[in-house]
Amino acid sequence: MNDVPSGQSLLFLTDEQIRQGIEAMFFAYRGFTADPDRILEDKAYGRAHHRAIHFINRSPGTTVNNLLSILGVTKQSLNRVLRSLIEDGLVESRVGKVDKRERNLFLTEAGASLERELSDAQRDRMRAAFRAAGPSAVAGFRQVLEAMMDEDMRRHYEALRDRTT
Amino acid sequence: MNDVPSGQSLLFLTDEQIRQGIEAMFFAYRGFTADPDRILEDKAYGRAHHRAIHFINRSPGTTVNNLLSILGVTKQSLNRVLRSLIEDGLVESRVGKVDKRERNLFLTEAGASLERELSDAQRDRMRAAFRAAGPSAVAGFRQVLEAMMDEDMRRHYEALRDRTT
DNA sequence: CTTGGAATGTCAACAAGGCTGACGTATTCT
DNA sequence: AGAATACGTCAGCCTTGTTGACATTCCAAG
Repeated sequence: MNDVPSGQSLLFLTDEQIRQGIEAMFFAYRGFTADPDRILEDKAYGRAHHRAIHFINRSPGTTVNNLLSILGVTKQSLNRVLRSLIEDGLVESRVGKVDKRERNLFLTEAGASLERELSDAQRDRMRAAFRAAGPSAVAGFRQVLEAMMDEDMRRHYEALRDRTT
Repeated sequence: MNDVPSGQSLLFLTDEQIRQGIEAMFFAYRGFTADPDRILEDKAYGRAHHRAIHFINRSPGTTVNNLLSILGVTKQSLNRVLRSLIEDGLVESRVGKVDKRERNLFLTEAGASLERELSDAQRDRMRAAFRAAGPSAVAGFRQVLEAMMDEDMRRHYEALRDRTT
């Protein structure tokens, strides 16, 4: 493939560099989830609930099927989570208008309130990291992450990103 | 520190930008673990085994306690994983030389072989992402991730990084 | 030399959150 | 009319995390 490691060049593709990237990813992800996890500890919810709440908030009215493909879990798994959120009055499930087989999911006021609490905590950390690293580092951060995604995930990511909500 | 949102400025600290960072992290982490997960599916192991194998390989002779604090799980949880790896002959546990209460952990040949298989897969993806994004993006990627870690995790990360192994 | 505490291992029980398989119901499409 | 789709649900399984209790081994301080 690439043969001549010319100039100052490909030092960043060393196995050692790559491994550091892998470990950075591992350790950082722990920090990434730590704050919401702490909040959810008390309440009877977990990370799976957080994810559902996040994406319902992001795409109000989304269908179960869409959520399934974003989260990449089985419907049984999602259903368990969704059921408890609906029972507890954090999520509302409305029968679809055009297609009555579908269910459109929305956060209630209580759901939106929890969502804010969770994402505030997570955003604070992300914001601090962004601020510490600076704009060009942030751009690089995003570039690498995007390149790391599976095709399907990148599609979902871009669809959410490019929205004119 | 820097206060005045001067010029082209703090656009990268918008809530919208932060949220995109959060989602990028979420989707990318899925890709990050996807390849090793696929490999482990067949064999009777999971992500927890991968993590143990990775860090034992990285620090041959490490103690159980050290591994515990890197992985951030309980000893019971780690022990279950370790036990199966030892039984299957992938990991060797030697009684400590200086302190015989400690156990020093090593990969056997079979363990090292699985480690290589797993990390090759994970590295391939990371390398592709790095290559696609370029050296300065990679630097930014690492900066942001480091800033996102908890203190303890950063210490572990740096200890592994700064080694003259 | 004794003893307290540290490091480790192990048993039991439990929960979250994945999974598969099977089935039912309503709705829509062909 | 019949096939396909969207969703929900029951049952059972696995991995990986948790707590609590307890035994063993060993170092080090008194």
